[in-house]
Amino acid sequence: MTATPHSASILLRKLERFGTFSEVERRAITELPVTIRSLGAGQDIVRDHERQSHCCLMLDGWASRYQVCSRGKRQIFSFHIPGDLTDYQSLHLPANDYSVCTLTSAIVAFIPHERLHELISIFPQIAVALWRDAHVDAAISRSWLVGMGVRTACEALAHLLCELYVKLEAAGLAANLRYHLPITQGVLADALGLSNVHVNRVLSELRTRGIFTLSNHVLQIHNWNDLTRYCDFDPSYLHLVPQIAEA
Amino acid sequence: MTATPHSASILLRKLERFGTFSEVERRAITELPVTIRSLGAGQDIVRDHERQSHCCLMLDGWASRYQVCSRGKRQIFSFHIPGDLTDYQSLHLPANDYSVCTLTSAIVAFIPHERLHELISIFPQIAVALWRDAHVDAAISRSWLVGMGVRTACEALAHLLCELYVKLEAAGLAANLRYHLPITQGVLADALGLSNVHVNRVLSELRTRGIFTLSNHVLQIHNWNDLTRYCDFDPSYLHLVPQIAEA
DNA sequence: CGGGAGGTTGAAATCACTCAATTAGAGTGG
DNA sequence: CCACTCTAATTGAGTGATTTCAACCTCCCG
Repeated sequence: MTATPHSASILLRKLERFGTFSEVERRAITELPVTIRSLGAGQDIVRDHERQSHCCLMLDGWASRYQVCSRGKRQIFSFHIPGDLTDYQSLHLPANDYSVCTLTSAIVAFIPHERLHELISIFPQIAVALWRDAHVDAAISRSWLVGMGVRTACEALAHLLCELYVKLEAAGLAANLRYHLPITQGVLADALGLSNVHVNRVLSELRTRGIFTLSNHVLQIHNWNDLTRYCDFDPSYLHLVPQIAEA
Repeated sequence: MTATPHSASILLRKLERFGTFSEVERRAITELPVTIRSLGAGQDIVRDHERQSHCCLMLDGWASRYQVCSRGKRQIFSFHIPGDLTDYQSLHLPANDYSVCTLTSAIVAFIPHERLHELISIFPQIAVALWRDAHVDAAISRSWLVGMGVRTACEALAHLLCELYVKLEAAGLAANLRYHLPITQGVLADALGLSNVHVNRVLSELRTRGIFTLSNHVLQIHNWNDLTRYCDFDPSYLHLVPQIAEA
């Protein structure tokens, strides 16, 4: 564990999507005291039902919120990429209803709740940006509900991969309709409420249909418009402006 | 449309679950200027992609957030009962990703965004209570994700009915393991991602198993512990304390 | 070279859907 | 008070989607 200044600048970059800040506000965010930790893949960061004293900011790698039901099956609620706060809920509620684990090896920054509370009370603009981020998070959950409720397995998977493209692109981690997807088919299955066998079949069907190709953890989208039309993807719920470059 | 003072006291009652307020704060909430409207069943209150200037507070009746996909199927995201704010997201984001409609005839209060923004900026305790309410809302979405992803149709339906019991009880609208459920099986189906035919079969299976009885829109739970054990219901995500009276 | 995790494929079984027909109940007009 | 109508609930039969179980492959890493 080491404390490094300016690690929180990745948070600033993210929050600036949701509002413009003064120089003072910017400095307040980047100078948040953080504790950096390097974690292996598959490690829990936050555990269900526990009270937290810190919020967790992803600096590198992927993580997910999830819950394991009594029969042992896992439901993944969200994927988190660098710049994401994984558990701002813990800022306001005494206990979490989910766990958070890394999906890859990762570097995370823990920010003390007290400092975030100070930040919010002193700088209303920052509070608004956090509100917006939280609302987008909720909108993503709703989008996943649509996927499981009304979309076919193919459409749901395609829609999720669109969503990840737009998020990654906004974070500077994807371009040219291609990105690194460092998770297994089993993880996708747990997110979509499908079996890993079926995710495999769905992926090969989408490959056959020429919609995209996923191999060696690299996703290559062939045509953005075809893909979004196919799965009825409307990025407005993410409140990001995708800069789609037609390949 | 009429403006009535003190209609917002139902909002106060709800928010007081999430924090204690001073007399000044209480007054500020109850004296929010509201516009009351009486609506029939099945009317839209908020429409997808539109910008709102007011938040909608349920005074009487039920409403739901929903989205209709391109193939015409509807996914319901949440149910709202008296005391609920249906769209605080509109306070911070320029456009909604869902619509809101009444499920029964209803009375709703519209509160201007500007007044809510004032309230939040002047009274941090009220802002915290709103944060908490928003987080519980997100936790409910996650719970529905678990229902569609890992639970069987029977368990998911039973779990939803548990959730509604706890919410209604906290609002003083249910007691003695019984409540009025003023929605059709088709609405339940759209919430659970099932067909209305299957909801019907699942209901009759649960009735046969003696878990609960739903007839004439009255739900009677036979034994709370049996029910919660059956569907793996843990109410902690609602951050309410259920006062279950064993029948 | 061996082990293990993840990916792929096939076959059978299950869950839930669609389609279609029937019943029940609430409201309406004559 | 009775037909009429509409919506919701119910039931049956057949279909389709997805799961489970099992086997096998592949690749990476030690």
